[in-house]
Amino acid sequence: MQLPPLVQTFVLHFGEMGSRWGINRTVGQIYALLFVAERPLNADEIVERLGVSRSNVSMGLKELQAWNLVRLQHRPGDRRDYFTTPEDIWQIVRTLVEERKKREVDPTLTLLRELLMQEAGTEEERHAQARLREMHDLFELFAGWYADVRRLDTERLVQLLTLGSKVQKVLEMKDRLTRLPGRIGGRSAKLD
Amino acid sequence: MQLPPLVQTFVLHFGEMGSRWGINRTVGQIYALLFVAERPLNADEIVERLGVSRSNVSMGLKELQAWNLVRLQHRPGDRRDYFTTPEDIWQIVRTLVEERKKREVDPTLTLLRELLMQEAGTEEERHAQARLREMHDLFELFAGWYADVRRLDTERLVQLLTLGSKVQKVLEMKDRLTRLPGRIGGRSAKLD
DNA sequence: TAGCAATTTCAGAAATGGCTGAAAAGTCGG
DNA sequence: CCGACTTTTCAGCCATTTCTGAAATTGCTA
Repeated sequence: MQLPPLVQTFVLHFGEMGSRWGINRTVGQIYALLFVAERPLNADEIVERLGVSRSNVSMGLKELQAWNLVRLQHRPGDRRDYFTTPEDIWQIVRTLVEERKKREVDPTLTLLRELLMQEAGTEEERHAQARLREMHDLFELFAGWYADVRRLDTERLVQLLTLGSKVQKVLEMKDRLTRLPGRIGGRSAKLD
Repeated sequence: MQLPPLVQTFVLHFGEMGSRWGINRTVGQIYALLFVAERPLNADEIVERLGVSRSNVSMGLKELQAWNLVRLQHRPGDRRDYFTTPEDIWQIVRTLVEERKKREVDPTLTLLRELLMQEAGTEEERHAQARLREMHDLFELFAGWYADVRRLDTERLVQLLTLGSKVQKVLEMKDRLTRLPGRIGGRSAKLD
């Protein structure tokens, strides 16, 4: 592995973290490398930096493309594919969450719904369904929240995250204010 | 595997989903089984329901205990350990998030901080650090949000999640209102 | 369409992770 | 402190995943 120590440490760590998720080590390393690279890299450059086989890199890049996590670029007069991660780290987060939801949450929700439709014969099954219902409702709640929040532009999203639980205070304030008679600031203070 | 079809389907699915995360299949299955069980189960009951070896169950339960995901109970006149998941599904969510943060986010933040302290020799390293800084700040933002939100009681948490996109409107309103001169409703309209 | 450059595929090797049975260790009542 | 019961440990086997080199494919240009 031919990398500045700082980059190498990061790449190795990211590879390990990748393993803890469903992602294999090489894929994690490729992504980490692209993330910190100052310019797009082609497959051979990745090979020499990571010291893995050409075919391994090819498969890794294919997987990252399937996840929409890398972008493909070309240079004039050069046939090779060059890869980058999005400049905007928030775009990366959005893609990551979106893809994980698609692959993990949605199928689970589908399954839970199917199981909840089934006729429960025994008491044991009836209890299991009650539990699955709890899980289903939980997932729906998160999915609904996510569907809403993903539409926020990044600035507002950051604003929201920075506020944290202080949002509660805003909500309390809203409760107080919307109970005021009349109008404020020329528009109705009600929330539609 | 000796289980009602409904339960079996869920257990198998959960086992597969477990694999996609760092969790091994058996551990996922044990957890799913305990989650839908109407009463605490001992190791041998898990063995006969899942059809895996006693030692495998023992290891799985140990791992779940390390994750604080199961609780241990005893019955009078019975030496065996009986296991359950918490009744309250929100407690499960909280534990899961807490443990994943501890194992994944915190070490990553530590590493990022270390790497950001280092002296960057080359231009390449300087650029890498700028990228790592972005990632660090992102993680810090999430960690801060989480530290804040985890303290909410479940009712308020659900309220927050249910609110969804309306949060944006509340924030817009806050923008307008906090720009108003003077006081409203007897308290400052500013947020602490 | 021949020839070259780049990428992908794939069968098998290598590595890793998971599972088991047998044995050890722990725990309790008598 | 014995004997029965329960849980844990672990060496080795098994299954799955990852990785590689070689061959096939794709796609471009002359």
